[in-house]
Amino acid sequence: MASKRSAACRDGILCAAAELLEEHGYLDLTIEQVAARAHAGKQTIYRNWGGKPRLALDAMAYKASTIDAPDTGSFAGDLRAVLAGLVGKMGSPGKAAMLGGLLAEAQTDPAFGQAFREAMVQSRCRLLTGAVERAVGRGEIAADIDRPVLLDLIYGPVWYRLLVSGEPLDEGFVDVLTKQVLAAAAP
Amino acid sequence: MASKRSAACRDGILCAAAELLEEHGYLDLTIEQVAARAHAGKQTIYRNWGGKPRLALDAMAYKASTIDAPDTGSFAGDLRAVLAGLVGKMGSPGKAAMLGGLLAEAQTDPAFGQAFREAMVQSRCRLLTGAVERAVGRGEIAADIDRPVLLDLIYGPVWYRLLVSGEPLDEGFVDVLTKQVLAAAAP
Amino acid sequence: MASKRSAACRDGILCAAAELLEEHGYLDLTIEQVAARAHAGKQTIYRNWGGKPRLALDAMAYKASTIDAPDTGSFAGDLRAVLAGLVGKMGSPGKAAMLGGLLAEAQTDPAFGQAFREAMVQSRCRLLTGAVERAVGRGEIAADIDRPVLLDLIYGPVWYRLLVSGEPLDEGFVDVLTKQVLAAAAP
Amino acid sequence: MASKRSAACRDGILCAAAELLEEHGYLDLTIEQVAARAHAGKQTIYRNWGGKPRLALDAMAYKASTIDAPDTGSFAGDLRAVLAGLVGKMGSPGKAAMLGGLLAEAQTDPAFGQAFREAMVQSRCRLLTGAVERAVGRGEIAADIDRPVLLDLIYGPVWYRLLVSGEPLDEGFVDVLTKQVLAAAAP
DNA sequence: CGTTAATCGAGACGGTACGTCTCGTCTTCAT
DNA sequence: ATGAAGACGAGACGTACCGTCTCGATTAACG
Repeated sequence: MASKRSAACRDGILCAAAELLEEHGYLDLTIEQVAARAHAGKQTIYRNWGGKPRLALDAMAYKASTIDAPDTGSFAGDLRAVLAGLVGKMGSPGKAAMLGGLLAEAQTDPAFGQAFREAMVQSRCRLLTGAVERAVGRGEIAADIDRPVLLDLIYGPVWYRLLVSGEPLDEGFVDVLTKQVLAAAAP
Repeated sequence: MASKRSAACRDGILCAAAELLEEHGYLDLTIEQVAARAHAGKQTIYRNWGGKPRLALDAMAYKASTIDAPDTGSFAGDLRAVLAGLVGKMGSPGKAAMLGGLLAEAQTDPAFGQAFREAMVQSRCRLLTGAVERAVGRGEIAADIDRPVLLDLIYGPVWYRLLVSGEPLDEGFVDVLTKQVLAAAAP
Repeated sequence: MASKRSAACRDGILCAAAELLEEHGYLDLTIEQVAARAHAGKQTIYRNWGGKPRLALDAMAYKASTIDAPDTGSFAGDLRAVLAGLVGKMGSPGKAAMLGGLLAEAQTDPAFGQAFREAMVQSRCRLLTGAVERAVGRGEIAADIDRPVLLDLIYGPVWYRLLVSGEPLDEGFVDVLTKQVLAAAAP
Repeated sequence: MASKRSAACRDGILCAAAELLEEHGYLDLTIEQVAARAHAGKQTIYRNWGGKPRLALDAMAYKASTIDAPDTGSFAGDLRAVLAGLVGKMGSPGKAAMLGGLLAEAQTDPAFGQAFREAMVQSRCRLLTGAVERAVGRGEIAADIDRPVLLDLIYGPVWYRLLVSGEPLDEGFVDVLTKQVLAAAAP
């Protein structure tokens, strides 16, 4: 069981880390800054998180609220809701610098890569699997659709705009993307 | 004008940088390592490239061959050719670590971000604009299709698999993606 | 009142401290090592001794047997007996590292300096004051001899060899030193 | 050959180290403090000195003027001159803390011990060997005197007072010590 | 054809952050 | 209610690189 002291210290560190991530991005985040802002010892961070990658991942999760995937009755509605939530969460300033750094780290450190994917990919896949199956049941989309590629088609463009092309993640983008994904998946 | 000596030195440095990028990824690449392997002074690197990001970008370009976008007579053929070329280039081991690091740097440093996008995004957009317009002319895809989102739909899933989800970039993926993009763009 | 438990714990700590002093010297002695070897908590040590210097001093006293100063009937005999005892105690390997560290600490921390001098200097002065006065009574040494400097002349060379010059503290040294001190003090 | 820059940097670091040695003693001297006060990088210190012990030794030598051993025509005069010089040099406040720390280090680290002894012992032995031989020639002291123990008899009490007993190193002490050493060495 | 001005390699420099170690205090838990 | 166990804030350790700055040695272009 975590003691009262541990919990408070943990919160202070995650809070400081989250702030600094927003301010400077992942690459320019330093353990020393986090420790100083949280009035914590560096060793406490290394003891509990083991390094920058896991701390940053935890700090992101700490500040992140979950995206909800309501059952709107149509695949278009479900999809739009998830995309809108995703874009709203990722579009805020500073998020790109954060995610890009974590992404880079994930390529280098396999253990961290796995944790990153669990947090960023698998959990979000689960958001849509229900909606996809319901849509198949309603005959809105082809029953033999390739599920993994469908998810790539949905999430890929969002990450691509955010990190690679730098184009805006606005409502119009969500609209057009929803429409084109529907067309791609139509039976 | 660049002398013979400058050119030889430039090549040695780019070659060393490209090797180290493949070996250790972008984040773990250091100027000192590059200088040591190329038997060059650090100053020579800073004089000619100004820092790690621009050196890495140049080193990538140095080793990279271009993707060709043949006119196969059908949008499906054109698209498959470009995707196959892209997947072939990006799928090689070590590329992910390289691109992830550059991506991270691009979020932090705006000047580098612009150079990175010119090299990685705009040049590749141009590869497909011709094919898209030809397809529109042939009536294969809707004339009022949103071009930017269509490109996101094509390139996004590739980058997403490479850097985010880590799923394999194989031929089957190219097939299914081609089919779904065609469906999405159909008139 | 000290309980049975306290006493056992105290002994274990002093024993561990004494062992580690012999093994690594004073400078490389750490409270954490002592606590670990004695299966004791660090706090127990800080509560009872307050820090490394006082613990080390106590640990030395714990393991040290006293030097006896027999009345041999002649100043030469008394002096030789004390010097032989001193050399025997100090000459054992590891003692130099211990004493050097304590000496250094004594220069920095005045309170500890006082305790150190009480343990290392004043008690040993008392060993010889009786012998000196007896020798004066017998007319072996000058009555107006400067007592403090005489003691410096006896103890100084021993410490000097042990800590400064590193020359051996052997029986020959005791012989010659005894002879020269006698000559210096002769009436 | 040392460049201009190296020399200036070397001087600044030695000067800062010497100041801090006087202020805080050897044990409380830190490389970081020295680097900060000298506006130097820590690596410069580790590159040139390799650690605290050698830096401190060099800093002492940097500030120390040499003791001269004039030929006064009598052993008493020669001896008094050397002792007065030694006491004048070692008696200044802060020196005890410095020497005590170096002494402790010398016990632990054999390589440093050798360097320390060369600087503190052998050079000072040479100061007196000439005077001793001249005194033997003049018949002032016994020809068969044990030279090493004679030097212990001279230097030992000085170090002992300084570091162990803490008694004052004043002129009276020099007088009495000179007299007693003469008596000890008389033929 | 020799002199002069660049440019190179090499690497020391002032810094920053790293990840580790130990300090002395403070908290928890079991006996 | 005492003591072991060990987490905590603090801060120095020695290392790795950063980007800048001298150095001579080697070219290369010009007088």
